[in-house]
Amino acid sequence: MPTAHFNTKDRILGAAEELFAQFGFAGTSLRQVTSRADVNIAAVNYHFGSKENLVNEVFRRRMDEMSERRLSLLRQAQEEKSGDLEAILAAFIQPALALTYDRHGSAFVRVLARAYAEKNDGLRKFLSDNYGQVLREFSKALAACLPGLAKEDLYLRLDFTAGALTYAMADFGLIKRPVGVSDRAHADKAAQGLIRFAAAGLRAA
Amino acid sequence: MPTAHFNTKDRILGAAEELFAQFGFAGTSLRQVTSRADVNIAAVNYHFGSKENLVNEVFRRRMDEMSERRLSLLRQAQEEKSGDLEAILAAFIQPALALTYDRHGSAFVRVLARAYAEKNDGLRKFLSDNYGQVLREFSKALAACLPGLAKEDLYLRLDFTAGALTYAMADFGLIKRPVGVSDRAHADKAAQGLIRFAAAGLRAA
DNA sequence: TTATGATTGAAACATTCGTTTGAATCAAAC
DNA sequence: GTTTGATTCAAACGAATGTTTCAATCATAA
Repeated sequence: MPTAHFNTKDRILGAAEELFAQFGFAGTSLRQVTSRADVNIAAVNYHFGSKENLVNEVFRRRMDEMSERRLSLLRQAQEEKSGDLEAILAAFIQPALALTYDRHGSAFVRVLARAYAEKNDGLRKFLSDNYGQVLREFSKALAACLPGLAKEDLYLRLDFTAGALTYAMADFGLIKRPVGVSDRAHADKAAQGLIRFAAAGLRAA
Repeated sequence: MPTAHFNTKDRILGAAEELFAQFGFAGTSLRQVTSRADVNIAAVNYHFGSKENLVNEVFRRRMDEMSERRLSLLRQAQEEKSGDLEAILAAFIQPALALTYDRHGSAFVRVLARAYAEKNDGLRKFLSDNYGQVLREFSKALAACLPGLAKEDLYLRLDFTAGALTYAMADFGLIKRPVGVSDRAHADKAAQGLIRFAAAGLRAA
């Protein structure tokens, strides 16, 4: 009985999150979701209206908090460590990293990675409309740190960074984590490594 | 009439490739495929046995050639420019880049990116079984170029590099390409940029 | 021309899909 | 205790899914 003792809406969101991470959006049926959530199938359309809207709400539940945390850390970094490239990267990466500390969050990170592969969906528009501003804020901050870098090169390298982050956070790599290392320790190490990797890449001549 | 004047098998593969890139594997129905290929629905199971096997064959058609080309360029780089990190990265990236030069190839690159998000499918096993050796060869070559880097750090950074490559090649980024720049010029510039970015990241202290 | 094996065709298979219906159940307000 | 609105339930909706069937058609060799 996963996600028990929550209300119906949250049980559906939790079950959908895990299944979307594993099977994708099209690959997950509402019957799978409601079965795992131990809820009647009609509850999905009662609480969310449609499957597409359920997908959106799965994102909203975590993205709102993550986006606020990112912007908060960014402002903090700009005040305390103005011009510190690593601090800006950490502000972007840490909130995503924190998600991987618990089971549901790590499922969501994989869901997020899947969203990037969904090219033509309303999902892209939903994410861009609601959370594009966060990316723009970080672009601006990073540009200020890298005055010698042409704007189009910066954008290109931000795409590389986003790809590395997405890929690493979602644990897509073929290389298995060493046994005996806890999830959290592995995630911390990965985040540290990513900051160093991306900072060096962004600074490259 | 896309992919005309080819035989039934290739028409199906071409149509499936484009649709998989756009809608994903689960999101594409065999009726969409056969309709675009202008072929009877029964032809899929006649020529490929099942939808899952069709997915595998879509990969095999391009991966075989790309893998051979990668290994060939790698050997060439090791002979002519021993120890040249950028040359090894180029050997890995160029064959993927070349695919993006034509419409079908660029669809396939997006299909490839989608495959990484498919965690639990037989597809992952198929790719790992058939093309994992290529990744191992490149890991070895890169390790020789970076003697100071701990093995687990190398693997982590290879994951970052793979993520950046996948993401950039599939054009997932939110940043739009400047107008007036041809696809090919954009892809070349992206590949050059990626080699510099990844090389700097791999060399980071 | 006839025979043979490979391929294609229209149609149907059982199953599953997202969604809807309308009655049953619940908690809270009166 | 009754009423009211929100929620849950079993059941069904039509449409779409992957797959199969078997006759029609094709190219080729005898």
